[in-house]
Amino acid sequence: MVKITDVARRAGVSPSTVSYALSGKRPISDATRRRVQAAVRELGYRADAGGRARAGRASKVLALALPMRAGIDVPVMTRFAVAVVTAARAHDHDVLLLTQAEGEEGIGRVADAGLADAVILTDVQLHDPRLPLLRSRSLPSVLIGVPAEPDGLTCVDLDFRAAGDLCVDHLARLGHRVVALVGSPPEVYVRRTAFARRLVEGFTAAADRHRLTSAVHPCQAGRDAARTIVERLLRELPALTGVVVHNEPLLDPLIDAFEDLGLRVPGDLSLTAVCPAPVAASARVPVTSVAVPSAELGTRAVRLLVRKLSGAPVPGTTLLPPRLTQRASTAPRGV
Amino acid sequence: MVKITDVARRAGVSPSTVSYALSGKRPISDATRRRVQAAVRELGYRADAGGRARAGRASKVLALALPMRAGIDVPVMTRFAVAVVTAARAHDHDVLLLTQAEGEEGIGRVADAGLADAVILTDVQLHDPRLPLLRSRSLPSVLIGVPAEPDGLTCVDLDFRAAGDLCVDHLARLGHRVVALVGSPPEVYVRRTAFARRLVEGFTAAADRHRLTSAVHPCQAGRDAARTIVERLLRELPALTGVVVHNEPLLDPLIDAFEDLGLRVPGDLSLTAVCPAPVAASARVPVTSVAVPSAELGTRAVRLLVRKLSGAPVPGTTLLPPRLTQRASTAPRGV
DNA sequence: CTGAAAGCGCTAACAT
DNA sequence: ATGTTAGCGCTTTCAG
Repeated sequence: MVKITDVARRAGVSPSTVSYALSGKRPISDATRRRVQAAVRELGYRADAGGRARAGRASKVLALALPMRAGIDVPVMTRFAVAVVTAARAHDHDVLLLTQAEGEEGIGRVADAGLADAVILTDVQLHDPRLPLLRSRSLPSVLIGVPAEPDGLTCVDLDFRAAGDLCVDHLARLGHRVVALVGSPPEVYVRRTAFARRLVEGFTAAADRHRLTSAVHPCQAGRDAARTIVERLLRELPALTGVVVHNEPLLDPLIDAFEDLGLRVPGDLSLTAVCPAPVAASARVPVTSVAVPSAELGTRAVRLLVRKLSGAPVPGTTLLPPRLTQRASTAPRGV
Repeated sequence: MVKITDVARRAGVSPSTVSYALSGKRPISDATRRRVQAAVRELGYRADAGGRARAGRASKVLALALPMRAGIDVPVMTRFAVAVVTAARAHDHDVLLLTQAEGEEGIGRVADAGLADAVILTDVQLHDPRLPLLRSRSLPSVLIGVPAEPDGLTCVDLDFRAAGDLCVDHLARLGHRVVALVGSPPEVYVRRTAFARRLVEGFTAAADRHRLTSAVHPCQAGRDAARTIVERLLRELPALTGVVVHNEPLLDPLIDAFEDLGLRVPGDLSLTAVCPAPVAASARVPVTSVAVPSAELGTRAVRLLVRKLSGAPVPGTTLLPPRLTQRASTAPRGV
């Protein structure tokens, strides 16, 4: 392992000069800087992270808390992860992965052991048990998701309320009068997951505004669950012609179930979804959807966190406006 | 931040005693140990990772190199990640995530900066460019996947060769005489990804052994690609009745395409897959499959790595035997 | 503009 | 069985 003293010797300067030449924290003559840089290159020097962290500097590591528990959307989480790692690298940081198995514990550990400089939380609940920890340890953080009381926190998310609204609006404009939301698995709502609830609010508010008949049904994943919910929907709302789906793995099974029961999409039934764009586009019938911009959320979270670590002011809550992309699954009613 | 000297003062002992009481690296009287443990609990002490790493000890961090590039099976990778983090925590380690965007660079950085004690590589190529780096830096590692020359390396993987064989064997026993392998996207083979190639070998060898007519076709993801490959298959092999799929997102689209062209599964065509069990089970027609035990591979990789770090001997290559689970997609020919 | 030297928090040899 | 002390590699005063 090549250390700073090796570089110093090679460049014919003192270790501190090397440190300063690399950090730029004090003026260094051009000639010296060049010699140091050459030595660094030749020896392949890379500052030891432990040493740096020890001397009170940042560890250049960000922690990412990914829940990965029942009912959460794995592709969305994976996109977060990839986007976060990529963005973090672009800002010269690495990423430590925490999963829910030890979620709250993990944050305490990261903070106490100085494993990371800051943390990104995903799958934020309305009253998230991790938030008190965060405040008490004064560990810089960014949340992907917005809790009930976001004061003093930095949050990024898709505006799920507006997304629910947008879907209903689209259906209403097409003439649909009876609509249903097929939501995430019940656990998700029981946990009071913020984004899922907000989507329901937006859906309901828009349905009321347009004076539509509406219903909301959480739903497990799986073909059987899809079939069951479809049968129930048609029994309870025989005039149903518009459906919003917020449950990515259920998209194909739902379409299949409707068609098995004689309802064509979009001929008899229009369907919109809130999910990652590729999922909507590659469904059996390409689905009109509001995209969940997982990658952008991850990238933004990192950007905010890095800015925060640098001491710059950052906005409290950033809600990304939803955008609806029309595909083959929606059509005017009764055509 | 509470440090070891705080604990020492509180317990009325020296810092080194605290260190030893915690590590157990030398005998400590029961009374002292108890006082130290009490002080640790009361103060909520947690050893600073940087300090420990600095003093030449392990950082207790494992790096996980997840490629996440084109043609990679995302659910499989996600399972690896979750299993690795969970297992690592069970062994008191954390996990640093590396993605392909900076794959080889990442390993160098981790090694040089001492960011992690060891690394787990996934998506191993036959001649993987990361391997020389690994050997030269003497960074302890475990590979999930087996390269062309695994001597001196520790590898774990599903026995993909046997898996291909097993699928063909199953089809042959059911009386099928013409079989095809619908594989992963072409990039995967071009990259010489080890497991994909091994599956092809096993498939081909078994087909030859059973004197079956066989064909191998890589295939992109997506419904259009599925349709195209199915049409081509039926044109080139009109007597086709058995298909092995090694391309998880293609399962449903393939079944749809075959049925659109008048071939019922399993009535006219038997289909087996090599993919995670849940994917096979939740396809439109539950698919007879050889499970890719992603979670178990991840767990085993961590176990091996931890053992290796402790200095214990570890096996070179561990190949997990494939297990075929019969579901609804295979039936005897011509019934 | 540069060097020497003092730590950062922890562990492990070296005392006792 | 416990305390003392010397670093680990780096950054950052403090002195030139």
